[in-house]
Amino acid sequence: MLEKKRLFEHFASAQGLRSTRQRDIILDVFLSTHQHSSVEELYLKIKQSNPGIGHATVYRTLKLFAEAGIAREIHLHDGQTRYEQTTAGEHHDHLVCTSCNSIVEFENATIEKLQEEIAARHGFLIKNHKLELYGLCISCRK
Amino acid sequence: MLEKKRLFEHFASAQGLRSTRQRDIILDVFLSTHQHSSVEELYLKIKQSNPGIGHATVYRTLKLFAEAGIAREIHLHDGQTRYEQTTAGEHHDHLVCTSCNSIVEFENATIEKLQEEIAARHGFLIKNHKLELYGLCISCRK
DNA sequence: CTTGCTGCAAACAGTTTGCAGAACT
DNA sequence: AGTTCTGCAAACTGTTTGCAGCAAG
Repeated sequence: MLEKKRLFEHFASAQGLRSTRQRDIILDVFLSTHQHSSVEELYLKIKQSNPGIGHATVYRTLKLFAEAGIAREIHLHDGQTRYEQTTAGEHHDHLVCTSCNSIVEFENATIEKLQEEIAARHGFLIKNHKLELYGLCISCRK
Repeated sequence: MLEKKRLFEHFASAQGLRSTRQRDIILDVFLSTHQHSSVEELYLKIKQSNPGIGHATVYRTLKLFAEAGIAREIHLHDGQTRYEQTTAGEHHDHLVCTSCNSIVEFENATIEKLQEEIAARHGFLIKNHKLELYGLCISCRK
């Protein structure tokens, strides 16, 4: 958490970016928020402490966070961009409930390894991946 | 291919849908087109044989195909909806080249099984899944 | 004081919708 | 004839961009 702030500060100064009130606030809210927030959710939360803020600033700043490596964009099937905190460099994937929209994360090393094998078989170099399982979570199955 | 047409006809009559020139054309083009076409690509192709066609009709009709079970929507990271033909009921996943946008399909039964295991562990019922590996294809790696 | 950042509004891209007229059945 | 479908244009959603003024260095 604190280390994320330092990471961003480092990135910012390396890029000659300025430190502004808005960026601080957006960073605080982003770090304190549950995972997978949509831009709109973050925007509304940020607005509470900083009423005059514009959508554009939030969009621009989240994009910066992604460049700085402290946030990762995720795209689910609902046409909204979400951001999650990067957790120390490894992938995790998502179980997405299509009924209540809850999201559970998981990791599976075997799947990762299989992906690499498949890629290798095709001469493909993986930069990134996305695995999402859509369905009903335990409480929505009834 | 022919059986897809029958499938759609069956669906259409069951739903009380009408058979129209546009739907026939869109179906023909869709079935004859390489996989993973974006709506715009399909629209442009359809326009050749049917100049006056509107975007809306293409969008509406592709959605119908998806409901009828002969097409499947896919969403890559570029903000466009694509459609692919459903191939006899099973999943396949995608290797997406971020440089030339080529798409290679693959299937892996072991990954599928692992997904089920993970879901079971969370009491989750999978309806659908999405696995995409982004990176550089063999020719773009140089 | 210089340059980057913000907020606003307008622009955009992809998709959806309302509606009058056309076309199936 | 009755109703669904089409094409058009306008509406919509999520996101980006241009720009004048503000603020950090």
